[in-house]
Amino acid sequence: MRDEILAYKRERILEEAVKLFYERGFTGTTLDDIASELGVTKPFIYTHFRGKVELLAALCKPTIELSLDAVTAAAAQPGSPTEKLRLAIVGFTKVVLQRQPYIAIYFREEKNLSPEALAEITTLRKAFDHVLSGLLRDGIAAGEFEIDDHSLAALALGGMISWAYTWYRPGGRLNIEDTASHMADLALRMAGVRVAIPA
Amino acid sequence: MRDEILAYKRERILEEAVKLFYERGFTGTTLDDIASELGVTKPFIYTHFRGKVELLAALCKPTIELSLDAVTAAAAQPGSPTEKLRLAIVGFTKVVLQRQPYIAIYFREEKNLSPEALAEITTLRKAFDHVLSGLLRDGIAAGEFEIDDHSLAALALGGMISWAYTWYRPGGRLNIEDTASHMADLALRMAGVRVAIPA
DNA sequence: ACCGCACGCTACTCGCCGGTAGGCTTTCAA
DNA sequence: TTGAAAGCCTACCGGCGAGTAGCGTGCGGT
Repeated sequence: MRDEILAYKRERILEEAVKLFYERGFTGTTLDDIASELGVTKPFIYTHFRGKVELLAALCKPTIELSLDAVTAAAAQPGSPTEKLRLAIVGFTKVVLQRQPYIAIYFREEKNLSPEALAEITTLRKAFDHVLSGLLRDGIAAGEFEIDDHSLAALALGGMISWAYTWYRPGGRLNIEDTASHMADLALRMAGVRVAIPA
Repeated sequence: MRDEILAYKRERILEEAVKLFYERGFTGTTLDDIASELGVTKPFIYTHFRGKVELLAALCKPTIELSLDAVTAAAAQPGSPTEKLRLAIVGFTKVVLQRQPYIAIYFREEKNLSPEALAEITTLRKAFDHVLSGLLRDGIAAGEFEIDDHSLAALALGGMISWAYTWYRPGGRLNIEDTASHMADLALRMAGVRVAIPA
């Protein structure tokens, strides 16, 4: 139980940190800001994290892991490349929208990560791109996709989705589920699959 | 001629600033860094700019203006919506790739802009999205595109291209011209146009 | 009831960096 | 030749914020 409380405190710190980093930026947020928002003081944070940059890494890494998991899980499903690609896009889009502030912080504050943390996360991203372009390659081999440069297409596709962190607004016109589904339609279109328009 | 020299000095400062901001981030770069890279001292910079944040705005704003110009010019051309969209995507992609570090800095350091500069640039971006989604709407009306949500498609499209700042490497496998052309193919596909694959 | 320990606070240090004051040098006009 | 002004430098200030030392306090075990 002591461990659970410890984990809860850690979680609360991260929650507040992500909110403030998202609103004010990493360097625009002081540890005192985070502490005072939590009703504690700065040394409290130091009993749970080594320092400010470790806080940043603790926000970024799990989120990138979730993204990688989403496409990996989709690729491991049974089904045609078309079905797998749809699953991958829907899954990844959901991660981006659900964890929008985390994604935003990662892309904005990448330069503030420690070299070690950056290297770990970069490895994850490479794996992500690899899985995605592998999915595209399989689809081409199966005759379902029509793409001449699957690496470039994977980057374009990943970018289209990742970018959603810049414009998505929770509570706006579209909910997460619908947006993810729309994105999947656009992605399949890009891959050269004939997709009917729901409208 | 005095004015030309003044303009040249300004330009050199910005050149060095963009390089360092790109590599080390905005807060990770000191004015002393920029000055020493130029072989001058900090007060020299202050004779040309009010301060560090003005430097940032001077980098970001013209680049976003170029992006807006690219799509506006394309929309003003004669031709079908399909042709216009291709021009718009090719033009915008070229801006992103040619001015990659500027684009990167803008998206990463947006939070460090002064409220006034941010407001001006945000207006430009709104106009950009408006022109792009207008192009899509025209194409739908003309029966050339098949899209059920042209606003969402415009965001997806803009994101796909903007994102190139994260992965494009000058001197890599693809040059700017080829990349722009590929991107235009992918974009037209997303819009529902039947595009032949060059491969 | 007492002891010890875990925990978080108060109160500090210290280095860094944006910004500035004032002087020196060079250039040009008269 | 000299007066003046432009331009850049040296030398400084002041604030801010990350990180730390050491104290007080209250809780759990005995």
